[in-house]
Amino acid sequence: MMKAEKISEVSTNRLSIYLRCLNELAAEGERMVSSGSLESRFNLNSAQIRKDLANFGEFGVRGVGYYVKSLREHLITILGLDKEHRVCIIGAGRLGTALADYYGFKSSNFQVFALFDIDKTKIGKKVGKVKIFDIKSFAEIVKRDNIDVAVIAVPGEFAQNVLELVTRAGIKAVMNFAPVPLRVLDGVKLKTIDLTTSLESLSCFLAGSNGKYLKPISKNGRIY
Amino acid sequence: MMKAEKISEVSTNRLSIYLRCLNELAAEGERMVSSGSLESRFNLNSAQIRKDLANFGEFGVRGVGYYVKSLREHLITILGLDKEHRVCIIGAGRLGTALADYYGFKSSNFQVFALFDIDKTKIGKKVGKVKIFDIKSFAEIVKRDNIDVAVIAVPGEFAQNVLELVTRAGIKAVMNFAPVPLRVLDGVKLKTIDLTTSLESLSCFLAGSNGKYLKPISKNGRIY
DNA sequence: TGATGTGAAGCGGTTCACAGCC
DNA sequence: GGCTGTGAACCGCTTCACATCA
Repeated sequence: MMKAEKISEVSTNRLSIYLRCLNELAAEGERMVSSGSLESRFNLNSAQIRKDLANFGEFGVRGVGYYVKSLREHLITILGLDKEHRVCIIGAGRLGTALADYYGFKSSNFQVFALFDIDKTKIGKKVGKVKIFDIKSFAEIVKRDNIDVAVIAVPGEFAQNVLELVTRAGIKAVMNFAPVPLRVLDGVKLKTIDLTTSLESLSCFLAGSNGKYLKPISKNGRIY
Repeated sequence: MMKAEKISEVSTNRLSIYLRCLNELAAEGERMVSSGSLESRFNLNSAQIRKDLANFGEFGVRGVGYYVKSLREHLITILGLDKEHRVCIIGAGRLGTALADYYGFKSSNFQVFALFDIDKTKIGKKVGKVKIFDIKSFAEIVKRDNIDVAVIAVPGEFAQNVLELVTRAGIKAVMNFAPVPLRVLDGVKLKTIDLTTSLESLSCFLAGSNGKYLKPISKNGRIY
């Protein structure tokens, strides 16, 4: 029997968190864990844990809890972490090279295979072990190296065009650091990380506009 | 008259987006704009725009729209972008130095004043114009330079301790790149950006576990 | 007995639709 | 007439509470 369901992104994001907790527990040699103990130890919500996991099957044993090893393996499969992913970064500026450096050394199943830029003076150089290619050869390199994840690290005004280039090359998973809203085709997953908005949200908090706010209303309802 | 209200973070985050749009319109010399035209041009939701703005006052003119210049100034004030912010980054590893470099050159009201690390071989060196200090002198430097924003870019296992150090130094706005959930005191704003979870959400999508998912149920409800 | 899995209630944010005002 | 500002309806996620089962 199969039940079709739409699982929310917040829920799958939490699976990442759960996996980290399980990694810790596994490292400590724990065999079993209950949603309640995860709640108290890692400051999570037990009902939410059970609901999130139940989206993907019945992984637990009633009256007992979850087997750490088995649940960990399930999460790895669900998150696709049992497969290698090959990443390219478009934009070899400050952020792009930083990310190449950062991800490049992470011992994980994501590996950066290529950087791309339009600037002739950068093309051919290397950042760590990663070579910078001409954006013109994008489709070719993506195909050659079987790249399946793209990171957009170009200025906002070029981001939409880059996204279309990426999509045309057949890449289905894109992480975007350009601070602009992008339109994406169905079947392509776009995750935008907006460092500017994040900083501004801190600034907003410091300015006192966030959280509890006193809305000023003059007699006629207009603000001056 | 004053009305006390709690404004959600998603709403204030959207103000950043609106400000960007207004900057574009201002650069083009537009004097007025309506929520409807913002919707069609920037792919936003007009009702949401009106609600978000109405949280902070009546900035519009019925039957007409919003004055670009005036609304832009209001948003800048609300977001606290009329004030300079001084940033420090704790952790002079790959990510920390990358961010120092990235934010350091951004022409904005955020300026990176100091990097901190525990590693003696890094202390004293410079990343661009930003010097790396001993974490032991954290409170002192923060006070000396009037730093009001901290960025945590240390490995997960140290993040909570660093957060407490930051809080004790009186900093009220913290951006965290360590992939761990942190406990924070009331009155301190913590924004966590989890690059690992973001990548894993892409991986999850590629694995087909995201979006519409077929929940497998065997006869007895157990998954094998 | 005790922890999972899950309908139901609760809650917050989004969208609708229209009153109010220029 | 037209667009803002806003109560009301709507929707989806979270939390609760308990039936279920090892």
